[in-house]
Amino acid sequence: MPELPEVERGRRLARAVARGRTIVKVTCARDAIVFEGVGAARFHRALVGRLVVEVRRRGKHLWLELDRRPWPCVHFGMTGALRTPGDTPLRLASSPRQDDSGWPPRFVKLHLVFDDGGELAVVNKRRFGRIRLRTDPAREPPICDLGFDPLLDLPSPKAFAKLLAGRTAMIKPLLMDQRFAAGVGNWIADEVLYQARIDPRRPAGSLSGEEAGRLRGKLKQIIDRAVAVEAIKARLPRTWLFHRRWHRDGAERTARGERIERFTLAGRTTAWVPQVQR
DNA sequence: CTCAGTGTTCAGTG
DNA sequence: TCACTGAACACTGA
Repeated sequence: MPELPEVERGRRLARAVARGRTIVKVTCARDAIVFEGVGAARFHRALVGRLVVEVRRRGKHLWLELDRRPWPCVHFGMTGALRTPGDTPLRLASSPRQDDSGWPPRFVKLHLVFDDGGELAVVNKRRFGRIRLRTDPAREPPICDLGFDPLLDLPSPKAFAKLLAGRTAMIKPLLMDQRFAAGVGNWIADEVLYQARIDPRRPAGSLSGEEAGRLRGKLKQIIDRAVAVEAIKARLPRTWLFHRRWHRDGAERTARGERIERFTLAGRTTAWVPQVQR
């Protein structure tokens, strides 16, 4: 569930299921990579019998606030998700089809059962995700190293312009740098730059005040919208670049008929529209 | 068989 | 320090 909107969706799901409930059963997959070598015993000790006070998110990180520390923190990598019985799993644009609606789901890394019978599962098809224990997540790495979160603490237009000033980094890699903006990934960065009409290779510090304002505005608008539709891609406006960026076959054009081009920037495929992005 | 992918991190280079 | 590139990580599906 990688980018901010999907993780926020997961937070709301987890909040609905777990807040005010006590964890009665914990099952950890045998996976030293995802758990960074921390054994199941430690997770049991930390979680069983605990009350879930709140579910928090910052950027792409999610954690449960319990009545006793430490707290479990989850990062979903490229293919992780949060599931509960009877939910509708998010369909990834890059991996269509395949029936993932069963319970228990496949690739479960952490499974929690609550005192009211509710269940929550962290699933991950691959192993780029991480599940950790932290005493004070917001004040410890990796969460304390994150930049602003566009949903929680988006800077004012003035402060945003100041963040860009003097920086020589290209604007797209900067947007995706979690120390700058927490939660922005590849498709959101491309979408924001397309809608703000800015060339992804522009040095961040070269943006005019007006361009910086436009960029900030689109960042907010696009993330707000994606969160509002629960990160369900089919509910995002049809004019968005997102829907067309992976149409590899034939003419790649936006809903407005503009030609979409692709190149690699900072190791990631970048879709953009030269005709409108300057 | 090969390649790229909603992501992050580390080594090497300038 | 900043910032870029490429590779590594792991594994599936086109």
